[in-house]
Amino acid sequence: MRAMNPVATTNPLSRQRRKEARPAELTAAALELFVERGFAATRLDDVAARAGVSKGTLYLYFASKEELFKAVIQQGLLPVLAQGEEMMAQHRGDASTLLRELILRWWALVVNTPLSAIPKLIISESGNFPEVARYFQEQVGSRKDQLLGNVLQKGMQSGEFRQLDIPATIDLISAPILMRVLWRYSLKPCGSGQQDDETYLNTYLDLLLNGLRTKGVRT
Amino acid sequence: MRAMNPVATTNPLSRQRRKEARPAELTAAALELFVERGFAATRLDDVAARAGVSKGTLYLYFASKEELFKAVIQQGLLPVLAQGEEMMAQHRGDASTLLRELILRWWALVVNTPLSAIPKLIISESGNFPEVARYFQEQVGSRKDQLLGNVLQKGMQSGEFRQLDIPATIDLISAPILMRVLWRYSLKPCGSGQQDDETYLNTYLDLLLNGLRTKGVRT
DNA sequence: TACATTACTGACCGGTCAGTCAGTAATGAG
DNA sequence: CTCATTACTGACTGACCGGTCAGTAATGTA
Repeated sequence: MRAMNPVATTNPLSRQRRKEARPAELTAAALELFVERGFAATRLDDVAARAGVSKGTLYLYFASKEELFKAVIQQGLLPVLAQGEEMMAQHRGDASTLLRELILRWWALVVNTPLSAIPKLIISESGNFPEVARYFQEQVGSRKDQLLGNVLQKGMQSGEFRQLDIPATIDLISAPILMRVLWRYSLKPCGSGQQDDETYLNTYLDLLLNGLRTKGVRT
Repeated sequence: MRAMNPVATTNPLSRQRRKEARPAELTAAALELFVERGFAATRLDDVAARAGVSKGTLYLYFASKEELFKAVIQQGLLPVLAQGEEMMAQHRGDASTLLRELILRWWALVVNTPLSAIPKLIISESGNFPEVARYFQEQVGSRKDQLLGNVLQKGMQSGEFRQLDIPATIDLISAPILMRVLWRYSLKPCGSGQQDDETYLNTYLDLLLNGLRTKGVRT
Protein backbone atom coordinates (compact mmCIF):
# COMPACT_ATOMS: atom_id res chain seq x y z
CA MET A 1 0.00 0.00 0.00
CA ARG A 2 2.96 2.30 0.42
CA ALA A 3 5.61 3.76 -1.90
CA MET A 4 5.75 0.74 -4.20
CA ASN A 5 3.71 2.28 -6.98
CA PRO A 6 5.44 5.12 -8.81
CA VAL A 7 2.36 6.26 -10.77
CA ALA A 8 1.28 9.66 -9.53
CA THR A 9 -2.31 9.28 -10.61
CA THR A 10 -2.92 6.39 -8.25
CA ASN A 11 -1.99 8.58 -5.31
CA PRO A 12 -2.69 12.20 -6.18
CA LEU A 13 -1.32 13.47 -2.89
CA SER A 14 2.20 12.18 -3.37
CA ARG A 15 4.91 14.20 -5.09
CA GLN A 16 6.62 11.47 -7.08
CA ARG A 17 9.72 12.29 -9.11
CA ARG A 18 9.28 10.82 -12.58
CA LYS A 19 11.44 12.79 -14.95
CA GLU A 20 11.22 10.27 -17.79
CA ALA A 21 7.46 9.96 -18.03
CA ARG A 22 6.46 13.62 -17.60
CA PRO A 23 6.90 14.96 -21.14
CA ALA A 24 4.75 12.27 -22.74
CA GLU A 25 2.10 12.61 -20.04
CA LEU A 26 2.04 16.35 -20.52
CA THR A 27 1.74 16.24 -24.30
CA ALA A 28 -1.02 13.64 -24.02
CA ALA A 29 -2.93 15.81 -21.56
CA ALA A 30 -2.33 18.84 -23.77
CA LEU A 31 -3.71 17.11 -26.86
CA GLU A 32 -6.84 16.11 -24.98
CA LEU A 33 -7.48 19.62 -23.76
CA PHE A 34 -6.57 21.28 -27.05
CA VAL A 35 -9.16 19.02 -28.70
CA GLU A 36 -11.80 19.98 -26.17
CA ARG A 37 -11.20 23.73 -26.04
CA GLY A 38 -8.69 24.85 -28.65
CA PHE A 39 -5.14 26.03 -28.12
CA ALA A 40 -5.61 29.62 -26.98
CA ALA A 41 -8.53 28.73 -24.72
CA THR A 42 -6.71 25.93 -22.91
CA ARG A 43 -5.13 26.96 -19.64
CA LEU A 44 -1.75 25.56 -18.77
CA ASP A 45 -2.99 25.10 -15.22
CA ASP A 46 -5.51 22.62 -16.58
CA VAL A 47 -3.00 20.79 -18.74
CA ALA A 48 -0.75 20.37 -15.74
CA ALA A 49 -3.63 19.27 -13.53
CA ARG A 50 -4.75 16.63 -16.02
CA ALA A 51 -1.21 15.26 -16.15
CA GLY A 52 -1.19 15.17 -12.36
CA VAL A 53 1.45 17.87 -11.83
CA SER A 54 1.56 21.59 -11.19
CA LYS A 55 2.04 24.31 -13.75
CA GLY A 56 5.58 24.90 -12.57
CA THR A 57 6.50 21.36 -13.54
CA LEU A 58 5.19 21.92 -17.04
CA TYR A 59 7.66 24.76 -17.42
CA LEU A 60 10.50 22.46 -16.45
CA TYR A 61 9.89 20.46 -19.62
CA PHE A 62 8.54 23.01 -22.12
CA ALA A 63 9.79 26.54 -22.50
CA SER A 64 6.41 28.00 -23.44
CA LYS A 65 2.89 27.15 -24.45
CA GLU A 66 3.89 27.17 -28.11
CA GLU A 67 6.76 24.77 -27.54
CA LEU A 68 4.31 22.42 -25.87
CA PHE A 69 2.13 22.57 -28.98
CA LYS A 70 5.07 21.81 -31.24
CA ALA A 71 5.86 18.77 -29.13
CA VAL A 72 2.26 17.57 -29.50
CA ILE A 73 2.52 17.87 -33.28
CA GLN A 74 5.82 16.08 -33.40
CA GLN A 75 4.75 13.20 -31.22
CA GLY A 76 1.40 12.82 -32.96
CA LEU A 77 1.84 13.27 -36.67
CA LEU A 78 5.43 12.58 -37.66
CA PRO A 79 5.12 8.80 -37.22
CA VAL A 80 2.04 8.70 -39.46
CA LEU A 81 3.81 10.62 -42.21
CA ALA A 82 6.73 8.25 -42.03
CA GLN A 83 4.34 5.34 -42.60
CA GLY A 84 2.90 7.04 -45.67
CA GLU A 85 6.34 7.60 -47.15
CA GLU A 86 7.15 3.97 -46.48
CA MET A 87 4.01 2.85 -48.36
CA MET A 88 4.94 5.05 -51.30
CA ALA A 89 8.43 3.58 -51.47
CA GLN A 90 7.21 -0.02 -51.28
CA HIS A 91 4.27 0.20 -53.65
CA ARG A 92 4.37 -1.55 -57.01
CA GLY A 93 0.81 -1.45 -58.40
CA ASP A 94 -1.15 1.30 -60.12
CA ALA A 95 -1.47 4.86 -58.86
CA SER A 96 -5.22 4.70 -58.15
CA THR A 97 -4.70 1.86 -55.72
CA LEU A 98 -1.80 3.57 -54.03
CA LEU A 99 -3.74 6.82 -53.70
CA ARG A 100 -6.73 4.99 -52.29
CA GLU A 101 -4.57 3.14 -49.80
CA LEU A 102 -2.81 6.28 -48.64
CA ILE A 103 -6.13 7.99 -48.08
CA LEU A 104 -7.56 5.03 -46.20
CA ARG A 105 -4.47 4.85 -44.04
CA TRP A 106 -4.63 8.55 -43.20
CA TRP A 107 -8.32 8.20 -42.47
CA ALA A 108 -7.75 5.32 -40.07
CA LEU A 109 -4.74 6.77 -38.28
CA VAL A 110 -5.66 10.44 -38.16
CA VAL A 111 -9.23 11.27 -39.14
CA ASN A 112 -10.67 8.63 -36.83
CA THR A 113 -8.45 9.53 -33.88
CA PRO A 114 -7.92 12.57 -31.67
CA LEU A 115 -4.94 13.44 -33.88
CA SER A 116 -7.46 14.84 -36.33
CA ALA A 117 -7.75 17.83 -34.04
CA ILE A 118 -4.23 18.98 -34.84
CA PRO A 119 -4.88 20.26 -38.36
CA LYS A 120 -8.05 21.85 -37.03
CA LEU A 121 -6.08 23.66 -34.35
CA ILE A 122 -3.49 24.85 -36.83
CA ILE A 123 -6.09 26.29 -39.15
CA SER A 124 -8.06 27.84 -36.33
CA GLU A 125 -5.27 29.46 -34.44
CA SER A 126 -2.51 30.11 -36.94
CA GLY A 127 -3.44 33.76 -37.10
CA ASN A 128 -2.54 34.30 -33.49
CA PHE A 129 0.31 31.78 -33.36
CA PRO A 130 2.10 32.04 -36.68
CA GLU A 131 5.21 30.35 -35.39
CA VAL A 132 3.26 27.17 -34.68
CA ALA A 133 1.65 27.28 -38.11
CA ARG A 134 5.03 27.69 -39.74
CA TYR A 135 6.35 24.70 -37.83
CA PHE A 136 3.38 22.57 -38.87
CA GLN A 137 3.66 23.58 -42.50
CA GLU A 138 7.34 22.76 -42.53
CA GLN A 139 7.18 19.47 -40.63
CA VAL A 140 3.85 18.10 -41.83
CA GLY A 141 2.20 20.07 -44.64
CA SER A 142 5.05 20.11 -47.07
CA ARG A 143 5.82 16.42 -46.57
CA LYS A 144 2.19 15.52 -47.18
CA ASP A 145 2.17 17.61 -50.36
CA GLN A 146 5.36 15.97 -51.53
CA LEU A 147 3.84 12.54 -51.04
CA LEU A 148 0.63 13.29 -52.91
CA GLY A 149 2.58 15.05 -55.64
CA ASN A 150 4.61 11.92 -56.25
CA VAL A 151 1.52 9.75 -56.56
CA LEU A 152 -0.11 12.14 -59.02
CA GLN A 153 3.05 12.37 -61.09
CA LYS A 154 3.20 8.62 -61.28
CA GLY A 155 -0.45 8.35 -62.34
CA MET A 156 -0.16 11.06 -64.97
CA GLN A 157 3.02 9.64 -66.44
CA SER A 158 1.48 6.21 -66.83
CA GLY A 159 -1.58 7.73 -68.49
CA GLU A 160 -3.80 6.49 -65.69
CA PHE A 161 -4.75 10.02 -64.58
CA ARG A 162 -5.66 12.99 -66.72
CA GLN A 163 -3.18 15.84 -67.06
CA LEU A 164 -4.03 18.33 -64.33
CA ASP A 165 -2.21 21.05 -62.48
CA ILE A 166 -0.44 19.12 -59.75
CA PRO A 167 -0.26 21.66 -56.91
CA ALA A 168 -3.94 22.52 -57.32
CA THR A 169 -4.89 18.85 -57.41
CA ILE A 170 -2.94 18.15 -54.24
CA ASP A 171 -4.99 20.76 -52.44
CA LEU A 172 -8.21 19.50 -53.98
CA ILE A 173 -7.49 15.99 -52.74
CA SER A 174 -6.67 17.23 -49.26
CA ALA A 175 -9.63 19.56 -48.89
CA PRO A 176 -12.45 17.06 -48.29
CA ILE A 177 -10.41 15.20 -45.69
CA LEU A 178 -9.47 18.33 -43.82
CA MET A 179 -12.99 19.73 -44.04
CA ARG A 180 -14.37 16.55 -42.59
CA VAL A 181 -12.47 17.01 -39.36
CA LEU A 182 -13.16 20.73 -39.30
CA TRP A 183 -16.84 19.95 -39.56
CA ARG A 184 -16.63 17.45 -36.77
CA TYR A 185 -15.06 19.92 -34.38
CA SER A 186 -16.90 23.03 -35.52
CA LEU A 187 -20.40 22.53 -36.74
CA LYS A 188 -21.41 19.06 -35.65
CA PRO A 189 -21.44 20.00 -31.95
CA CYS A 190 -23.78 22.81 -32.92
CA GLY A 191 -26.40 20.62 -34.49
CA SER A 192 -25.42 20.38 -38.15
CA GLY A 193 -26.80 17.02 -39.23
CA GLN A 194 -24.13 15.02 -41.00
CA GLN A 195 -24.06 11.58 -42.60
CA ASP A 196 -21.85 8.75 -41.42
CA ASP A 197 -18.15 8.54 -42.17
CA GLU A 198 -18.54 5.44 -44.30
CA THR A 199 -20.80 7.11 -46.86
CA TYR A 200 -18.72 10.27 -46.93
CA LEU A 201 -15.47 8.39 -47.48
CA ASN A 202 -16.88 6.19 -50.22
CA THR A 203 -18.50 9.07 -52.05
CA TYR A 204 -15.27 11.03 -51.80
CA LEU A 205 -13.12 8.24 -53.23
CA ASP A 206 -15.66 7.60 -55.94
CA LEU A 207 -15.90 11.23 -57.01
CA LEU A 208 -12.17 11.80 -56.78
CA LEU A 209 -10.95 8.73 -58.64
CA ASN A 210 -13.63 9.12 -61.25
CA GLY A 211 -12.59 12.73 -61.68
CA LEU A 212 -8.92 11.91 -62.02
CA ARG A 213 -9.25 8.96 -64.33
CA THR A 214 -8.58 9.32 -68.03
CA LYS A 215 -11.82 9.47 -70.01
CA GLY A 216 -12.86 6.39 -71.88
CA VAL A 217 -11.12 3.95 -69.55
CA ARG A 218 -13.70 1.90 -67.70
CA THR A 219 -13.97 0.76 -64.05
CA MET B 1 -16.53 74.89 -42.65
CA ARG B 2 -18.71 74.40 -39.59
CA ALA B 3 -21.36 71.85 -38.60
CA MET B 4 -22.53 71.17 -42.15
CA ASN B 5 -20.79 67.82 -42.45
CA PRO B 6 -22.28 65.13 -40.27
CA VAL B 7 -19.54 62.54 -40.86
CA ALA B 8 -17.59 62.02 -37.66
CA THR B 9 -14.48 60.81 -39.40
CA THR B 10 -13.86 64.14 -41.03
CA ASN B 11 -13.63 65.76 -37.62
CA PRO B 12 -12.56 63.18 -35.06
CA LEU B 13 -12.87 65.63 -32.18
CA SER B 14 -16.57 66.25 -32.54
CA ARG B 15 -19.19 64.14 -30.79
CA GLN B 16 -21.77 63.95 -33.54
CA ARG B 17 -25.05 62.19 -32.88
CA ARG B 18 -25.71 59.83 -35.79
CA LYS B 19 -28.01 57.10 -34.56
CA GLU B 20 -28.88 55.83 -38.05
CA ALA B 21 -25.42 55.30 -39.43
CA ARG B 22 -23.71 53.78 -36.37
CA PRO B 23 -24.75 50.13 -36.66
CA ALA B 24 -23.53 49.74 -40.24
CA GLU B 25 -20.29 51.56 -39.47
CA LEU B 26 -19.70 49.34 -36.48
CA THR B 27 -20.35 46.08 -38.31
CA ALA B 28 -18.09 47.20 -41.15
CA ALA B 29 -15.30 48.03 -38.73
CA ALA B 30 -15.89 44.73 -36.92
CA LEU B 31 -15.62 42.69 -40.13
CA GLU B 32 -12.33 44.38 -41.00
CA LEU B 33 -10.83 43.66 -37.62
CA PHE B 34 -12.23 40.13 -37.39
CA VAL B 35 -10.55 39.41 -40.72
CA GLU B 36 -7.25 40.77 -39.50
CA ARG B 37 -7.16 39.18 -36.06
CA GLY B 38 -10.00 36.71 -35.57
CA PHE B 39 -13.05 37.10 -33.40
CA ALA B 40 -11.73 36.30 -29.93
CA ALA B 41 -8.54 38.28 -30.46
CA THR B 42 -10.28 41.45 -31.59
CA ARG B 43 -10.82 44.04 -28.86
CA LEU B 44 -14.08 45.93 -28.83
CA ASP B 45 -12.12 49.06 -28.01
CA ASP B 46 -10.46 48.72 -31.39
CA VAL B 47 -13.70 48.06 -33.24
CA ALA B 48 -15.20 51.17 -31.69
CA ALA B 49 -12.10 53.23 -32.44
CA ARG B 50 -12.09 52.20 -36.08
CA ALA B 51 -15.72 53.21 -36.37
CA GLY B 52 -14.87 56.55 -34.80
CA VAL B 53 -16.77 56.06 -31.54
CA SER B 54 -16.07 54.83 -28.02
CA LYS B 55 -16.70 51.37 -26.68
CA GLY B 56 -19.67 52.59 -24.71
CA THR B 57 -21.42 53.57 -27.93
CA LEU B 58 -20.93 50.10 -29.32
CA TYR B 59 -22.87 48.73 -26.39
CA LEU B 60 -25.74 51.08 -27.17
CA TYR B 61 -26.28 49.20 -30.43
CA PHE B 62 -25.16 45.63 -29.71
CA ALA B 63 -25.84 43.78 -26.50
CA SER B 64 -22.60 41.79 -26.56
CA LYS B 65 -19.63 40.85 -28.68
CA GLU B 66 -21.49 37.80 -29.99
CA GLU B 67 -24.49 39.86 -31.06
CA LEU B 68 -22.13 42.09 -32.99
CA PHE B 69 -20.78 39.03 -34.80
CA LYS B 70 -24.28 37.85 -35.68
CA ALA B 71 -25.02 41.25 -37.16
CA VAL B 72 -21.86 41.00 -39.29
CA ILE B 73 -22.98 37.62 -40.63
CA GLN B 74 -26.44 38.85 -41.38
CA GLN B 75 -25.35 41.99 -43.17
CA GLY B 76 -22.60 40.20 -45.12
CA LEU B 77 -23.87 36.83 -46.26
CA LEU B 78 -27.65 36.82 -46.37
CA PRO B 79 -27.82 39.01 -49.52
CA VAL B 80 -25.46 36.67 -51.38
CA LEU B 81 -27.53 33.63 -50.47
CA ALA B 82 -30.63 35.35 -51.72
CA GLN B 83 -28.93 35.92 -55.08
CA GLY B 84 -28.06 32.22 -55.31
CA GLU B 85 -31.63 31.20 -54.63
CA GLU B 86 -32.78 33.65 -57.26
CA MET B 87 -30.41 32.10 -59.85
CA MET B 88 -31.71 28.64 -59.02
CA ALA B 89 -35.30 29.72 -59.47
CA GLN B 90 -34.63 31.44 -62.82
CA HIS B 91 -32.37 28.84 -64.42
CA ARG B 92 -33.57 26.79 -67.37
CA GLY B 93 -30.49 25.03 -68.80
CA ASP B 94 -28.63 21.92 -67.68
CA ALA B 95 -27.47 21.23 -64.12
CA SER B 96 -23.73 21.39 -64.91
CA THR B 97 -24.05 24.92 -66.16
CA LEU B 98 -26.16 25.98 -63.20
CA LEU B 99 -23.72 24.42 -60.74
CA ARG B 100 -20.79 26.07 -62.47
CA GLU B 101 -22.51 29.44 -62.43
CA LEU B 102 -23.43 29.18 -58.77
CA ILE B 103 -19.85 28.34 -57.87
CA LEU B 104 -18.47 31.18 -59.97
CA ARG B 105 -20.93 33.59 -58.39
CA TRP B 106 -20.01 32.50 -54.87
CA TRP B 107 -16.36 32.76 -55.79
CA ALA B 108 -16.76 36.30 -57.08
CA LEU B 109 -18.97 37.59 -54.28
CA VAL B 110 -17.50 35.78 -51.29
CA VAL B 111 -14.19 34.02 -51.90
CA ASN B 112 -12.65 37.08 -53.52
CA THR B 113 -13.92 39.54 -50.91
CA PRO B 114 -13.41 40.05 -47.19
CA LEU B 115 -16.67 38.16 -46.66
CA SER B 116 -14.65 35.00 -47.16
CA ALA B 117 -13.34 35.49 -43.66
CA ILE B 118 -16.71 34.77 -42.11
CA PRO B 119 -16.77 31.01 -42.71
CA LYS B 120 -13.16 30.94 -41.58
CA LEU B 121 -14.08 32.68 -38.36
CA ILE B 122 -16.99 30.33 -37.72
CA ILE B 123 -14.86 27.25 -38.17
CA SER B 124 -12.03 28.66 -36.12
CA GLU B 125 -13.96 29.94 -33.18
CA SER B 126 -17.12 27.87 -33.00
CA GLY B 127 -15.69 25.83 -30.15
CA ASN B 128 -15.59 28.82 -27.88
CA PHE B 129 -18.65 30.57 -29.27
CA PRO B 130 -21.16 27.81 -30.05
CA GLU B 131 -24.07 30.19 -30.13
CA VAL B 132 -22.55 32.06 -33.06
CA ALA B 133 -21.84 28.81 -34.88
CA ARG B 134 -25.42 27.68 -34.38
CA TYR B 135 -26.67 30.97 -35.78
CA PHE B 136 -24.42 30.67 -38.83
CA GLN B 137 -25.44 27.08 -39.48
CA GLU B 138 -29.10 27.99 -39.26
CA GLN B 139 -28.98 31.19 -41.30
CA VAL B 140 -26.32 30.35 -43.86
CA GLY B 141 -25.12 26.72 -43.82
CA SER B 142 -28.45 25.02 -44.13
CA ARG B 143 -29.64 27.35 -46.89
CA LYS B 144 -26.46 26.73 -48.87
CA ASP B 145 -26.91 22.95 -48.48
CA GLN B 146 -30.50 23.21 -49.60
CA LEU B 147 -29.44 25.08 -52.73
CA LEU B 148 -26.73 22.62 -53.73
CA GLY B 149 -29.01 19.70 -52.92
CA ASN B 150 -31.58 20.98 -55.37
CA VAL B 151 -29.02 21.31 -58.16
CA LEU B 152 -27.71 17.79 -57.59
CA GLN B 153 -31.21 16.36 -57.50
CA LYS B 154 -31.96 18.05 -60.81
CA GLY B 155 -28.78 16.71 -62.40
CA MET B 156 -29.31 13.17 -61.17
CA GLN B 157 -32.93 13.06 -62.25
CA SER B 158 -32.05 14.18 -65.76
CA GLY B 159 -29.31 11.54 -65.94
CA GLU B 160 -26.67 14.22 -66.35
CA PHE B 161 -24.96 13.33 -63.04
CA ARG B 162 -24.18 9.89 -61.65
CA GLN B 163 -26.20 8.62 -58.70
CA LEU B 164 -24.34 9.64 -55.57
CA ASP B 165 -25.22 10.21 -51.95
CA ILE B 166 -26.54 13.75 -51.97
CA PRO B 167 -25.61 15.01 -48.48
CA ALA B 168 -22.06 13.69 -48.85
CA THR B 169 -21.73 15.23 -52.29
CA ILE B 170 -22.91 18.60 -51.03
CA ASP B 171 -20.10 18.59 -48.48
CA LEU B 172 -17.59 17.39 -51.07
CA ILE B 173 -18.50 20.25 -53.37
CA SER B 174 -18.23 22.79 -50.56
CA ALA B 175 -14.95 21.54 -49.13
CA PRO B 176 -12.48 22.85 -51.74
CA ILE B 177 -14.07 26.29 -51.70
CA LEU B 178 -14.02 26.53 -47.93
CA MET B 179 -10.51 25.14 -47.73
CA ARG B 180 -9.31 27.72 -50.19
CA VAL B 181 -10.26 30.57 -47.89
CA LEU B 182 -9.01 28.73 -44.83
CA TRP B 183 -5.68 28.34 -46.55
CA ARG B 184 -5.57 31.97 -47.42
CA TYR B 185 -6.10 33.08 -43.85
CA SER B 186 -4.14 30.31 -42.15
CA LEU B 187 -1.18 28.95 -43.99
CA LYS B 188 -0.46 31.41 -46.76
CA PRO B 189 0.67 34.12 -44.35
CA CYS B 190 3.08 31.56 -42.95
CA GLY B 191 4.84 30.83 -46.18
CA SER B 192 2.93 27.95 -47.74
CA GLY B 193 3.46 28.46 -51.44
CA GLN B 194 0.16 28.31 -53.26
CA GLN B 195 -0.84 28.61 -56.91
CA ASP B 196 -3.04 31.34 -58.26
CA ASP B 197 -6.81 31.38 -57.85
CA GLU B 198 -7.43 30.97 -61.56
CA THR B 199 -5.66 27.62 -61.81
CA TYR B 200 -7.18 26.35 -58.60
CA LEU B 201 -10.71 27.26 -59.62
CA ASN B 202 -10.37 25.75 -63.09
CA THR B 203 -8.84 22.53 -61.82
CA TYR B 204 -11.57 22.30 -59.19
CA LEU B 205 -14.40 22.73 -61.69
CA ASP B 206 -12.74 20.31 -64.07
CA LEU B 207 -12.23 17.60 -61.46
CA LEU B 208 -15.66 18.09 -59.94
CA LEU B 209 -17.75 18.15 -63.10
CA ASN B 210 -15.76 15.29 -64.58
CA GLY B 211 -16.33 13.33 -61.38
CA LEU B 212 -20.05 14.00 -61.32
CA ARG B 213 -20.75 13.39 -64.99
CA THR B 214 -22.27 10.13 -66.12
CA LYS B 215 -19.65 7.87 -67.67
CA GLY B 216 -19.59 7.59 -71.45
CA VAL B 217 -21.08 11.04 -72.06
CA ARG B 218 -18.49 13.28 -73.63
CA THR B 219 -17.51 16.95 -73.03
C1' DT C 1 22.47 9.87 9.79
C1' DA C 2 23.92 14.00 7.48
C1' DC C 3 24.18 16.44 3.43
C1' DA C 4 23.70 17.59 -1.63
C1' DT C 5 21.00 17.47 -5.53
C1' DT C 6 16.98 18.28 -8.10
C1' DA C 7 12.03 17.33 -9.34
C1' DC C 8 8.28 19.59 -8.05
C1' DT C 9 4.98 23.15 -5.99
C1' DG C 10 1.76 27.04 -5.92
C1' DA C 11 1.35 31.89 -4.60
C1' DC C 12 2.21 35.74 -7.06
C1' DC C 13 2.87 39.31 -10.81
C1' DG C 14 1.83 41.96 -14.83
C1' DG C 15 -0.90 42.59 -18.60
C1' DT C 16 -5.32 41.97 -21.06
C1' DC C 17 -10.14 42.81 -22.04
C1' DA C 18 -15.56 42.30 -21.95
C1' DG C 19 -18.80 44.74 -19.98
C1' DT C 20 -20.58 48.88 -16.77
C1' DC C 21 -22.16 53.34 -15.53
C1' DA C 22 -21.87 58.07 -13.82
C1' DG C 23 -21.16 61.96 -16.27
C1' DT C 24 -20.97 65.11 -20.62
C1' DA C 25 -22.51 67.45 -24.54
C1' DA C 26 -25.33 67.65 -28.77
C1' DT C 27 -29.99 68.27 -30.10
C1' DG C 28 -34.83 69.52 -30.09
C1' DA C 29 -39.11 71.44 -28.00
C1' DG C 30 -41.49 75.23 -26.00
C1' DC D 1 -33.04 81.38 -24.25
C1' DT D 2 -34.38 77.64 -21.07
C1' DC D 3 -34.72 72.94 -20.05
C1' DA D 4 -35.46 67.97 -21.08
C1' DT D 5 -33.94 64.29 -23.71
C1' DT D 6 -30.62 61.14 -25.26
C1' DA D 7 -26.42 59.89 -27.99
C1' DC D 8 -22.12 59.42 -26.56
C1' DT D 9 -17.83 59.04 -23.55
C1' DG D 10 -14.01 56.79 -21.11
C1' DA D 11 -12.38 55.56 -16.54
C1' DC D 12 -13.21 51.70 -13.95
C1' DT D 13 -14.04 46.75 -12.37
C1' DG D 14 -13.56 42.01 -11.97
C1' DA D 15 -12.05 37.94 -14.00
C1' DC D 16 -8.61 35.64 -16.50
C1' DC D 17 -4.13 33.52 -17.53
C1' DG D 18 0.98 32.97 -19.21
C1' DG D 19 4.96 32.93 -17.03
C1' DT D 20 8.16 33.34 -12.57
C1' DC D 21 10.64 31.92 -8.61
C1' DA D 22 11.43 31.22 -3.65
C1' DG D 23 10.53 27.41 -1.20
C1' DT D 24 9.54 22.18 -0.31
C1' DA D 25 10.25 17.41 -0.33
C1' DA D 26 11.80 13.23 -2.62
C1' DT D 27 15.91 10.84 -3.83
C1' DG D 28 20.91 9.72 -4.09
C1' DT D 29 25.42 9.41 -1.78
C1' DA D 30 28.68 8.31 1.82
